[in-house]
Amino acid sequence: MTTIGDVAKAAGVSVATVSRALRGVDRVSPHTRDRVLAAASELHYVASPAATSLVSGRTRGVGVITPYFNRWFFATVVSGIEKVLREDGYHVLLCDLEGHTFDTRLPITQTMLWKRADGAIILNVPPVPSERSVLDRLGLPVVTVGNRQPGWPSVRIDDGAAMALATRYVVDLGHRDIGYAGTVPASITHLQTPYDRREAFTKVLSDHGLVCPPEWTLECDWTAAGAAEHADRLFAQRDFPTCVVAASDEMAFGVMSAARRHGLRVPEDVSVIGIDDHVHAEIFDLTTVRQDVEAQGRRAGQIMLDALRSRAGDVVVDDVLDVELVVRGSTGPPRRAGGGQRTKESVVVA
Amino acid sequence: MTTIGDVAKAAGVSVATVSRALRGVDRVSPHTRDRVLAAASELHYVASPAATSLVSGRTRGVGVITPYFNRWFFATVVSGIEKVLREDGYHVLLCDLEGHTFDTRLPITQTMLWKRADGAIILNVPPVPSERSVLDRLGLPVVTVGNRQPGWPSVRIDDGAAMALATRYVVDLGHRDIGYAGTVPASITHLQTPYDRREAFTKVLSDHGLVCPPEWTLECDWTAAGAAEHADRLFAQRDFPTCVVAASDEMAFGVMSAARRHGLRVPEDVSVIGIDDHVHAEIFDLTTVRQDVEAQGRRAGQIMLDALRSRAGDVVVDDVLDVELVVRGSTGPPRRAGGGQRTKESVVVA
DNA sequence: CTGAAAGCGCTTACAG
DNA sequence: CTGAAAGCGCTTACAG
Repeated sequence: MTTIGDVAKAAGVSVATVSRALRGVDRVSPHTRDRVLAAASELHYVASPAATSLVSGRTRGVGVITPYFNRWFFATVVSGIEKVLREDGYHVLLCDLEGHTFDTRLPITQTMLWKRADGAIILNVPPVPSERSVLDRLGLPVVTVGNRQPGWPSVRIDDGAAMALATRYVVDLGHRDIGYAGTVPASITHLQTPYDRREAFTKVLSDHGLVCPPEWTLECDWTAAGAAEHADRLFAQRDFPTCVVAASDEMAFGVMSAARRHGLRVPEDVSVIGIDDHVHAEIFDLTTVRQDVEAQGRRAGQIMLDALRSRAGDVVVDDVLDVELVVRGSTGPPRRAGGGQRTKESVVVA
Repeated sequence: MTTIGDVAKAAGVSVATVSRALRGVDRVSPHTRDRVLAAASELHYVASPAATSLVSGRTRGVGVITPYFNRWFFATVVSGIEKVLREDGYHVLLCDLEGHTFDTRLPITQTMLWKRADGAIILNVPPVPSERSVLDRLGLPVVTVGNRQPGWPSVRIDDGAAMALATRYVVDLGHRDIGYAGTVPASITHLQTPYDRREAFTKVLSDHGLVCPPEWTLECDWTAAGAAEHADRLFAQRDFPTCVVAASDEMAFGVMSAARRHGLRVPEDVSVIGIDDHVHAEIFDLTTVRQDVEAQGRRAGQIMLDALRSRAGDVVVDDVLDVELVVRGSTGPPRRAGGGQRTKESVVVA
């Protein structure tokens, strides 16, 4: 509980001088400074952030708002943000919006951020109008990751392009009967990515005169387990695709798992492709479209830092990171190139 | 930027009355209260946490100190903590100690927590003496997760018992040639779990007159990729075990992956068992010892909340959660029960 | 280079 | 039930 007054007393100077000496601003005589530093260190003095913040109006905290936090993508982004902020003495204030089900989330409130953070980084959740006005009223710099919002800088990949890359790859491999994992319930309004990826998938297919029927389209909660459950039903059907495109690697894991459970070999019987290059993608030999997730966090942190030092001016950057197709063992040409339904029996026997 | 003064003016009362009305303490006439509430809401007033904290001495924040954060176990614990704290209006201050390599971590400093948090929850890292004295000086309630420290309540599993359960299971299955994944470089002093699990493994083996030779012992960074890399070398040896016990599921994934890459079938050619019941364990059909990680976070959060309301008194609880063997498809009896080295050739041909 | 004093935005005895 | 005032621990003009 030592305060600046204790240090002043110990060093025999005024609190103003202690403040100056400790922060290294203004001129302070070397001799005085040394005395102050010694006293502060002796007393284990650390300035009260509340007092500093009250007088300076700055908190040295950045709110990180995330729809889920306990998922690889988000934890990785936060990790990147944290490392960059930390170097400049900023800390992250975690705001997890995860609700009780996949379809719901908590609202972004003024209380979360007000006078608590100097800026906010929003991961993947497009604010609804009322949230937008909360954020605007707060007057903090905002950076978004994973999607773009008018007036705010963003860091992301092009979800449509990433999905198009994956889909085109398997079409070029000769697949015509292609399933899709990763649609979400219509009630989901707090994520944009599922819609963008789905749209790009459908577009590439239709460009090739193809269509993915509803019974090959798996709606789930974007987890491996959720995808596995639905893929299980898919592979139980008499007709199923020669390839499944998953909108994320975790769902791709689920699809691969379900395939194996049905005695199908990957990629001989079914090809599977994902998006992300999840930490485990290489281990499980998954073909995917790689994005550098931690780099997105780092860049978002850097843009925030620049904004806090008002280096950025008024330029609203839209930092779109490259993605890259990573071909591994989970994809191959279809058994019978050119399409045609295969029955489950023929596969198992083959 | 509306302050309590603005609300007072709008409601025609003093700031003291606004404070009372808004916090619902003390008697305030219903009429006055309504006027204050209306004015506050109209003006979007939220009290400045810095000012509140300065005068009250409490921050309504809890520091969560974690060795890595972007790993399933830790992100899951934090998620559990966050959900419980949130319900009582507390937020989490994330303190990630991850250094540049697996062997190093950042120190816990006074600056991290001082006047910034009302308590600290420490995940899996045993503080060194200097950190212990920082923490003691801070005078905050501390709860540990994942290991036990004198004087602090803890939430954890019994690492030794969990590992013994896994090891005994595969020994009972008939395995005699057993490898181990999960030793760490001797330079690692900031984690206890690797040592406790290793010790229990060795103990069970020796109880059965068995020993795991150094060349079957995989030292790694406790990631799937790290384990895969070392397992790759293991399976390239002429003699390798009929079973690998991994100290975590993620390492088990790596081992399974390496086995498959060598044309070995799991469990026919090699059994693999882990500890955790990672989100993906079921998907990948991994036999494991289950621990409820999110529950550990929730309980730690609850103990912290109790301590902050000083409900807890002086009892230092040691909350040891049960673990449970979950048998799945990655384990089976050895090819030749009773041991005896198998050559790689014989396996591949078989 | 250094100190006295005002002020950041609240809460909490203390009066009334 | 309500208000005036002190005080939480700092920083920052303002003097000197």
